[in-house]
Amino acid sequence: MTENTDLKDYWENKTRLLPSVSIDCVIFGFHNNQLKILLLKYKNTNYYALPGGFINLDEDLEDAAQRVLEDRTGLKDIYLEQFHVFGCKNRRNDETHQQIMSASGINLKPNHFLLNRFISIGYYALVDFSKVIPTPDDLSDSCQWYDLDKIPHLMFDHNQIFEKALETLRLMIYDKLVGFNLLPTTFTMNEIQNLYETILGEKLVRSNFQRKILSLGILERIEKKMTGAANKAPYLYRFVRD
Amino acid sequence: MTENTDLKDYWENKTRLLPSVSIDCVIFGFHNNQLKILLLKYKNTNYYALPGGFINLDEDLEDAAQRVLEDRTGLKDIYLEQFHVFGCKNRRNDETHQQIMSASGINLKPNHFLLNRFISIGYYALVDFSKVIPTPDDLSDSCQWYDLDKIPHLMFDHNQIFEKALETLRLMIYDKLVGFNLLPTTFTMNEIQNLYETILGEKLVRSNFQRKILSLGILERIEKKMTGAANKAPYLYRFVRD
DNA sequence: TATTATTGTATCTATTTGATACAATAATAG
DNA sequence: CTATTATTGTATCAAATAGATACAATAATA
Repeated sequence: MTENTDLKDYWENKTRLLPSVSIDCVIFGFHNNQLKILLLKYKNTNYYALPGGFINLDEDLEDAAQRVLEDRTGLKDIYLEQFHVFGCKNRRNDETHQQIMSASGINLKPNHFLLNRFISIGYYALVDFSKVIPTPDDLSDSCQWYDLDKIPHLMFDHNQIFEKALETLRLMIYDKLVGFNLLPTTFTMNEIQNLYETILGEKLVRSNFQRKILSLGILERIEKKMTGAANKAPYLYRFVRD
Repeated sequence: MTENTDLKDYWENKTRLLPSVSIDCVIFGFHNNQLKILLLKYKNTNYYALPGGFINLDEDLEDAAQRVLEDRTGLKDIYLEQFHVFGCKNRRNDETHQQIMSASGINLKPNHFLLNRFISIGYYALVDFSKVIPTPDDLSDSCQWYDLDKIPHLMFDHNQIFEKALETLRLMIYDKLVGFNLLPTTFTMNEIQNLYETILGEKLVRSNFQRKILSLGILERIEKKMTGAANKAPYLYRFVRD
């Protein structure tokens, strides 16, 4: 396997990276009435992980997070929020890293920076599923969407990171209206409700939910969405914010 | 000025510390109906700062935060919460560090780890003011309480860190009932209200506030607090949580 | 025209919140 | 002993919000 120049330079020229700190991203998308997250699978291994990366020495933390997200999704200006720092001293182990690197034909010297201790800054991102172009990194053979109820065992503390992100998203869902970042430009009331039910993990009463959302004054009614179904057509709405 | 052995070892033996990461703590206390925070003043300088510190290589992040807090307050098992990571690349500058260290008789070599870039993990802590023993660190000549409306200009981004902590505390005040960590074991209804008003920065309607707090079912009425004043004595309450 | 299923809105009850007032002290002056 | 003052605990009414349920209005087809 040919190791490309950028990767070799990246892994070995550690002076370009901020030591000890990594970023792990929980990227949420919404499709077919299911909340999903993007996961990587490392080449020639059964290791799954959240997308993530490091911070360049000359880069703001937030810019680094945006860059990491753009690399995996192809999108710019993604809605993202920090939600927690994960800093247990034993949250990673060398053996797993060696396996992952070996599976990609890379042998880590015992004092390689990647084997040092890292704390991870957790970000959750909300993207329009239809615009994402999932893009594996150089160590992974896939970058794919997973329904929340079909998430494989993730390496290290990534399952905990994911759960903390979901918990935070649930708390924010009404206060910050972040869920709208997961919808396309226009959507129906049924789609909004399905989104909220998926995030919150509970059934909502249709008429009360609709009254509540409409009372916020954040939706503009556009036109009816005629689908050919033998029943009343729903309105399409657009998110507007003053 | 004599430099004690621990400090010399600490600053020069950087392999014991996790590089690039620091902790900054906003320590809230409540006294005389005023919310206050603990601030350090560096020796022989006019530099004020939030208490903080580093993480030992063999220490969990949370343990490091507790240790830092204990060193400044003398208290264990302090209520603390992460609230944000501050990671702008230019959030600190070498000149200020040189001045602070010089003022303490320490000359930093140009490649000293302290001059490297750091991201800071912000914690807010809520302490019982009456139990705190403010303790300066080795570089500071004072560690004192400051009313929120009398905070001096802090170095680097510490004013922003403080403001973000207060914002987060305000958001959490009803959902997590964290304010009670700031009160002594027993308190009056007037004291609770003053605490909430100080945190929220707004006047509350006495009877409605009392009804709301009592309806939570988290307070146990103890006995009356007779103060000798020519009016009705208030009850003392204790915080109980199931 | 009747049917079916979906969507938008209405209605009633219950709960919570905001505004305001009243009742009950506690110590002291007269 | 009564009146006064100031504070605290609770009551009350109106308004707003939330929960439960139902009704009206479609849209396409048999």
